[in-house]
Amino acid sequence: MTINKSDKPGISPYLQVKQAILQQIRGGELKPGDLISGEEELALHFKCARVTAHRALRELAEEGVVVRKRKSGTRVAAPSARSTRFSIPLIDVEIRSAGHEYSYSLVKKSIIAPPDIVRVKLDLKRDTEALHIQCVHYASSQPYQFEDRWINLAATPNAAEAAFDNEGPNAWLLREVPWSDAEHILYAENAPEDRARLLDLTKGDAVFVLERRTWTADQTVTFVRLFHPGSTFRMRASRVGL
Amino acid sequence: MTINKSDKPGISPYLQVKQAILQQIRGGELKPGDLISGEEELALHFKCARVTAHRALRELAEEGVVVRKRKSGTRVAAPSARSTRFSIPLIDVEIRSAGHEYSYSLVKKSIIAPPDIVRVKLDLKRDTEALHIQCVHYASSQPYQFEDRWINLAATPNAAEAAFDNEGPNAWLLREVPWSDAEHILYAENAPEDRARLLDLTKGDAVFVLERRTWTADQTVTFVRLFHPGSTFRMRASRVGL
DNA sequence: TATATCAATATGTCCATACATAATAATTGG
DNA sequence: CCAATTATTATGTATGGACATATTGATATA
Repeated sequence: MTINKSDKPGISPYLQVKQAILQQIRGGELKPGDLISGEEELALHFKCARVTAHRALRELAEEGVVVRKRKSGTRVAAPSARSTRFSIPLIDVEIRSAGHEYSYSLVKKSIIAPPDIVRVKLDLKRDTEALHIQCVHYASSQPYQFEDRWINLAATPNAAEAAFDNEGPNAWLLREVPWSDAEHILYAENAPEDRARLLDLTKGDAVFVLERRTWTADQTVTFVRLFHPGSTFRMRASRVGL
Repeated sequence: MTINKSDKPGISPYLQVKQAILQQIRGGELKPGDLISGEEELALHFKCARVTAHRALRELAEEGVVVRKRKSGTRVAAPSARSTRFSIPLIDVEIRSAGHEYSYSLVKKSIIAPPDIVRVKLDLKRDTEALHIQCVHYASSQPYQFEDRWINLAATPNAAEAAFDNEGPNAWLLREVPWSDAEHILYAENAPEDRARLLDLTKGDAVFVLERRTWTADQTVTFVRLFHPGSTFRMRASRVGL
């Protein structure tokens, strides 16, 4: 015996529930703070199992559209809780996919004790040395990104022997330090003299900075600042519910 | 009859599976591109149902840690696919939660035909008028954000009557246009004369710009550019697996 | 009255089983 | 030998039933 499960064939029941709720929210029938029907009730209404309604609500909660609380129920989220995903691609992939030719140039490589600001970020003891790398990434001969990176040698000892002649440290790290968590900070600054020269800019020109700290389970692996010419660089994200 | 389900009591089986796989990836036992055991096999190994293993893998896929494909199986994702969630709070909430006093000042409000660049973003026909609003948000009397916003009057006709004297247009829109999807673009620029003055900066100072286009199901509702002094503004996100 | 206890309830998770779907591998026909 | 068809396989989803857990609200106790 085959059961005809949906009026709209091909669309998963849990997606139907999700869409219906989203539509009610978008349409203004459900406003922030409003209580949504419980799972049981939704299941009854949409003629599906409770787990199915549960999944719809759970995903909406993950996306920040609703807020759930035991015993209290599910409510439409306050819009302040909205968030957006920005994908941060590999620099060479990014440049090539934009139709440009990628090239790379090492500026500096040394093993020294980092300044305090960096030392704290890497969670190192005083006078501990770290690998310092500076390099520039080009898109069709135009400077696209200046990379200023510090690597914790305690976390990746073999980094000291890597040449970084033809390969950026990011690509190298991704190969050698397979996976890690990260913290990102974005801001804008006026380029100082030296940085301006490396990016083919004039001193004072706006620069978009992406700061990233990366660590594995226990150790901080690397701290990097990525500088982009403000006149051309754009960071995009589009979030479209469902 | 009670079934003892887990060795580590209190930790959900699906989380155990997820953690175990994440640990293998973090530890380097599983490298990008590597094939992960199928759901069936995982279920057997962890003594759980297939759905449970499925959920663990599905969530890892949503987070961009693994890539799944029917028939082929599940593989560790190439790190280039990583992405980060940035939360974009309401301006007044953001300022107050930082311990500052929030205040707001309307600079300009008019109904005119927007310049072509804006017109295209709002998806308007030639010579169609829109509501143009400029205002400044302050944190303890210091300019924190200059807001330059265009509102599509076809989408929200009653916006024309709103005063925006004591309330920012963002708060108003969130109340009146309950929920919407958005596209975000981030970049850095050098402040032109007028913008610098409004933000209490000097001409040429670096400014961090957040551009947002918002729409409901069918119509573009609003296009806004939010300008922040580069010297103080920071946008943060930390992604920590699990 | 203040506090501790307990019942009610909505969400959170799990399981076994079943069927659906996409993509690859094997097979067959020209 | 190539193209069209079919089988196989791993993921994707649904269901009903069950137990777990957090939180609220009512009840009983000091």
